[in-house]
Amino acid sequence: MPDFCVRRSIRGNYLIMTVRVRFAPSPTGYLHIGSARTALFNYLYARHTGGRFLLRIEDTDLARSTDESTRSILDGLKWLGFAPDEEIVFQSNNADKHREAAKRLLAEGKAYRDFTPKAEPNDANVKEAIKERARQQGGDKNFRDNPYRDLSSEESDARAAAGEPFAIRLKVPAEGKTSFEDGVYGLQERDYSETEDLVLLRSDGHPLYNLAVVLDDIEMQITDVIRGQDHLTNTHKQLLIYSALDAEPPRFAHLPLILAPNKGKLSKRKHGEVVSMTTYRDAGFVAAAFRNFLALLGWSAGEEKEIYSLDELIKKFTLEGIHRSNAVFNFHEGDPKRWTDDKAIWMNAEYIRTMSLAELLPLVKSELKANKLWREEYEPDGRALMTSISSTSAQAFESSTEIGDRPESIAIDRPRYGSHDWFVSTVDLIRARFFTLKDFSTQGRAYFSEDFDFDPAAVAKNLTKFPELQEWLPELADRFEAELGEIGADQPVAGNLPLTDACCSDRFFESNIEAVVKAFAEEKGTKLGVIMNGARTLLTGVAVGPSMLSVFETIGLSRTIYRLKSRLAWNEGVKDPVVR
RNA sequence: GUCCGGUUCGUCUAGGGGUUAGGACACCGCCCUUUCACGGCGGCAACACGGGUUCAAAUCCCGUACCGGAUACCA
Repeated sequence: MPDFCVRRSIRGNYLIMTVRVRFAPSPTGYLHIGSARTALFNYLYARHTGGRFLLRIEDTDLARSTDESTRSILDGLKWLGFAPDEEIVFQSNNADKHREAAKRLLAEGKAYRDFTPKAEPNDANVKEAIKERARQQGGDKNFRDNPYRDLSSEESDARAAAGEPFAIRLKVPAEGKTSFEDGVYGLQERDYSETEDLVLLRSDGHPLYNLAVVLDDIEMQITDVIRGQDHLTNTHKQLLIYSALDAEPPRFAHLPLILAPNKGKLSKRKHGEVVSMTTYRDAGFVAAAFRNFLALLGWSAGEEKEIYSLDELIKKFTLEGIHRSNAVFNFHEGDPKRWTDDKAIWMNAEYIRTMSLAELLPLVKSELKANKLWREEYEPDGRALMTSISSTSAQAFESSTEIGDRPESIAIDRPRYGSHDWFVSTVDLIRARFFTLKDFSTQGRAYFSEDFDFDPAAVAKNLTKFPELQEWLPELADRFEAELGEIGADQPVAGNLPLTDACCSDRFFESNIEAVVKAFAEEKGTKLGVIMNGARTLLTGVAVGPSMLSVFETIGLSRTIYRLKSRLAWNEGVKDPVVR
């Protein structure tokens, strides 16, 4: 007995079925933003109702489906965190069952053989051709005038036996209408006269989409179909198939579409990478942030809150909160700084600066790893990058409970340079200004490597403009060494600076640094900012960043000295003169 | 063409008979400040149009316009 009969009797007895939804992409490209949101809403609905979230790959169109696309879709879903609760169903594996069902309907007289020769589609512009044909038919088309519709079964069988090719079409009743209560759009009705006798099986024996979907949804015991609004007319067709199959249809909910900035359709072909999920993953988006952004595109909990954890989304998600109007994905074509929706970028930054470090750290780690900036010492149980730590400070760090014993000028809770704790506090320090995870390896590169670039704009603004700094900054380095260097320790700054001696002073911390820099600026009769920003550029390569006092301390004394004395930035400024 | 759906700041949206039409992003200004952010304060900015119903319409009804979707031996 087919599944749908079982389901029907269960429903008839008012037994509560657990919700089963599916996300059913066709593998003809990467996972794009619209599909991703559909997956999200299905996932949220399943979790909200305590149901199951399934995945089905609709690969019945062999010509267009690719394994690469399937992989890309799976990657996207994995990144977003939507793992299916059951094994993935590949629709093409069920083709035999689909054919079987079509033949059954034929035998039952609910479908018929159509011997009309297959029209060769002018593949170039199928969509346009179909539209044009429909336009010409106008309002007075008659979907029931197929000459083969009422062919006697004897003749039909005979022609088939003779080897004449045929498609199998569903016999849609002449009078009546399909109707269903949509979870989002409410009551939907469509007169049969608007629905053609749809093809179930192609003349080459391939089952078609609508048949396959219905059969698979029945077999997978799907209770709720949540999909794009572009499927609204398919739903009416599918209802007809459910009815022919004598099966109970699931509930349906259609989602508004996501449009391009010109309010046109968002297409993979036209808009390319900006709509692909893997683009966002690769651009350093936090999956949770993008998920959050996606959730707000076409859905709202009816409150002013905008930042939702996954758990909160699950708790608050309802079909009632879904809109009926389409949303615009407002990216800015050709603007590298605003290449995607402003709000998505903002939300990602918001996540980066507010999410827990426990969640952020692994993301930063993989970003650094990918750029060869990661060091094992940053692991929680890794050793600090300091071999010659003084006994005083080592003790201070390890037993910070005895604060009273230590002289005031020694930083007692400063993490050892290059240690896990240093890594954590550095990430925490610099994340406030970052928009994507990429920033940790680009803008933030100087914190993790000696090999970083100088932003020409920063050099121009903070260095070239004040030629005196060429002398002053190395002088400041000497001052640091003299006044805040390790007393008695001999730590020469080598040209090829080993990271292991990058911090060799217990006195190189904010308040001490501030005193030195302030005195230095006063002595030179210049504004503090000139010194600070010049140093910022030399130390980090960029013009923006945290308070310089924190930067000095985080970079550490040795590297500060080294970088302040480096001619790299200055030389670059010379060899790259302003073009007239 | 026909069928279906939609229309609140530039964008995402709240509001569903009585609101100074609220929030967020973006943008602008001020404050904070060694830079840039963050943060704080403030500003700009919307009910597509026309008819009805009603004491009262962004909200309900009808029409128009515009936008979108569908229309296939694609999915």
